[in-house]
Amino acid sequence: MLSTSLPKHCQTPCRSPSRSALIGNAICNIYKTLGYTCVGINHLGDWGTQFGQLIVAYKKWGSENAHKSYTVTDLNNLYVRFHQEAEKNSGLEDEARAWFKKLESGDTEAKELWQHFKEISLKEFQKIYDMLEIHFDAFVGESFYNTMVEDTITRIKEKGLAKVSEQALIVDLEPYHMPPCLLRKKDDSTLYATRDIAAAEYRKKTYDFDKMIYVVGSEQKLHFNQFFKVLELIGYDWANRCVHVDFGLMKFKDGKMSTRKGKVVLLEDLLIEAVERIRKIIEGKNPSLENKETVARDIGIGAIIFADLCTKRSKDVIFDWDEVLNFEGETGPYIQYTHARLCSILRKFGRSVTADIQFELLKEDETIILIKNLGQFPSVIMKAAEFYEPSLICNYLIDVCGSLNSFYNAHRVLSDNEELTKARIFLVDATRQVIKNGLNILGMHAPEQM
RNA sequence: GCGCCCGUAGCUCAGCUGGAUAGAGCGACGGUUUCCUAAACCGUAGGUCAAAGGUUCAAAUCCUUUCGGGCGCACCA
Repeated sequence: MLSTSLPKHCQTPCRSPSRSALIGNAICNIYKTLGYTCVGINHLGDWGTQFGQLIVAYKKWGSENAHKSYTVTDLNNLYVRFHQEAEKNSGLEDEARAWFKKLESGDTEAKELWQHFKEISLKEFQKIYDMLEIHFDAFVGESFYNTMVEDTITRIKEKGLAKVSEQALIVDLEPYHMPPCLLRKKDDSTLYATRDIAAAEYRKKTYDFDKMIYVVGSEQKLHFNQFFKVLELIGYDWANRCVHVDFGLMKFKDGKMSTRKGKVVLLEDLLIEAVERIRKIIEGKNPSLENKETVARDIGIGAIIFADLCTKRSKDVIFDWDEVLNFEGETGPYIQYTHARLCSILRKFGRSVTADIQFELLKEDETIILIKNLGQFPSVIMKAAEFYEPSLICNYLIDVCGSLNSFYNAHRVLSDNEELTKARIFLVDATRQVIKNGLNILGMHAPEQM
């Protein structure tokens, strides 16, 4: 089992690519919970014409700054400027393609610049992954497969699938009502489809996966359909075990986000803002709390993660600061708060929880609803796995917390009635466990106090 | 033009492998703290489930068409 996400390189980490990592991470955890071995691969977009574009931009407008001090923002600006200028001057695109061709054929200058740009953005990505605490088992970029592309193309040719059309090397997919899959441009350099095919072959050999899951935006649907079809045509019996788990776009009210146009929300800014607001709320509600810093981080970042995962992934998401930074109602903090309350009761109870209780004491409406809810946890996880849908876990946790809070409000857990207390504390502990496990699957912490 | 996704209360969404009066949250209004954290709970108001046909004992849910929005459709990823 293997899950991949695909952050485009040479760009500032913004909201949109983070969805891929967050969804991929959650799906990975869901399958692990069910007992599968899951390898999370970060498929870095570190190759391709975009680097040609960056090199052109750098040489034209970037060289006045010593490139040692370049930041991702600088790279981003160059990238944006390239696309602005390219609209007026189409010759720039040709220059970029030429530079990528040089890069692919091993040109020293191109390679040095590429290496440098790559390091800058990789560092930036790592910073975000550290904040989100997303772990990948491997960081393997497209460039890694560059050496294998030749063999892959040879294999495809041997199968008689490749042909030349308009000077490019393609696999004709006309019979399947799809545009052709491009393997080589007319200047002989490769495209991402070529590298994806090579990568798939490599992964099959290396991991022998049961299933390969690509967590990538829905705008690439056609690409995956094409490339999976090519795998099938080559004759790989595992072609139908590759799935594209797509998700909707991240947009602003007035249009889509675009790295090329510089219209993005920086994830780092958002995370910092969320943590800052939580810190203030803690100061107001629970100033004597220990580990304030850690808790603020767990909740602030958790709020962003939850907000990203809680709607069905196929929907486009309209980004709205006020909405993401609202911490009441159906939000991450609400779940974590519920969890903290339960921990608080258990602390106050002070003894170990035992299962030798009188179950017939758990009989009020609110109690029964909660118990029934808890019982659904395993089937919810299975359904989430079946549909590659972390939002099911989010909705479920909202449900459980709603039931718990109604129960909490209507019935006192700790009382003089020893047997009733034991029974209810057992239920409290079970609920606590379900919430904690659920949050962990989503990639969130469950602080015991907040 | 072709393909895929979306269209459910003012807003954000759940429900959609068919089943009883369509559910939450936010926002609005009104309540609840001598009591385990009020980041909570309870109540009120608010919906011809985009529209029209069809299948069915039964449709928000399945099929067809239309409308509206998004995305994609050969040398970007």
